[in-house]
Amino acid sequence: MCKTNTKIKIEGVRDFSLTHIFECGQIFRWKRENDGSYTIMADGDCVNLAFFDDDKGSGSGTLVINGALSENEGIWREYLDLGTDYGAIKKKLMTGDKVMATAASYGYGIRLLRQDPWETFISFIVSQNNHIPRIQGCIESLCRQFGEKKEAWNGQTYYAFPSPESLAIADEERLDACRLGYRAKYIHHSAQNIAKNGRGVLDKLRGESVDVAYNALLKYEGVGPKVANCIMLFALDKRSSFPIDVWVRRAMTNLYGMDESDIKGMKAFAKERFGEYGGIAQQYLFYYMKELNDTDK
DNA sequence: GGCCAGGGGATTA
DNA sequence: TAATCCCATGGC
Repeated sequence: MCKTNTKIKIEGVRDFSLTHIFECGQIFRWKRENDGSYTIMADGDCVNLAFFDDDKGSGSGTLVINGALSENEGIWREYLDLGTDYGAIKKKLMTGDKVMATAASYGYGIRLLRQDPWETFISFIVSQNNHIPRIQGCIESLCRQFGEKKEAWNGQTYYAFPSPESLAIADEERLDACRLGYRAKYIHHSAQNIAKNGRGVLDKLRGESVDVAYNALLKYEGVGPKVANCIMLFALDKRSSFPIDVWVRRAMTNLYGMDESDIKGMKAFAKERFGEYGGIAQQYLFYYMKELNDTDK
């Protein structure tokens, strides 16, 4: 837990749940504390997010960002996408769609974070055909093996997310220690590729069209349609991206009655029905489908 | 387009 | 203990 000497307090936050945001699979580095708050070590800070619902489970309340400087409030608002009216988006998505009405009610506090492109790039190569607990372990190992050792203002030491340059020159033994399996060579090769021109080549894709960004991402080893869509959705502001993985495919099959092999049809369906909010719809479906699976047992 | 190997661990049978 | 599964991709 972060000892706090600075904090930002934001009142009147709506459609918000830390659990939904950090457990819906868009990010793997925030740690849940026993009190339900979440902590991360980054950029020399130890930051802890706590949310206080006005009424339990309402999604409306006060957000406290412990360990953050007040001058950075704008950065946190942007990261947490607080400027977007998710209530209005949910309303649109839920209209005339009972499946989505149930899914979005269940994951009422999901928000899409605006993440760092490089971190997202590596994280979702790691994520492919993998379990979330193991993804978290792999990413933590990568930080520990190749990230810069740092000390936060509160004296806690931690390891930063490794740079493209450090992964480009990673030696095999230490890469093996991260238990990445066959993904290790994807990460090594793609890091070498990105290190040549710097991580800015990914940041630049934010300003490009969906098609340009998508095709640029597909050129990297280990990045296929699913991973490219995740990077675009979580880090490049391409909110219409609709990544189709095992769970979303299952949702489309079991809940919408589509043919499980018809990926093309699912993409077309998402574009037609969810449009510019495809990515948000995808998160509601993913989170809800996993819950259905858990309660089934 | 279809098929299958690739790692490894968590979960299920 | 064995089989199956996992936010897939690359190569054939």
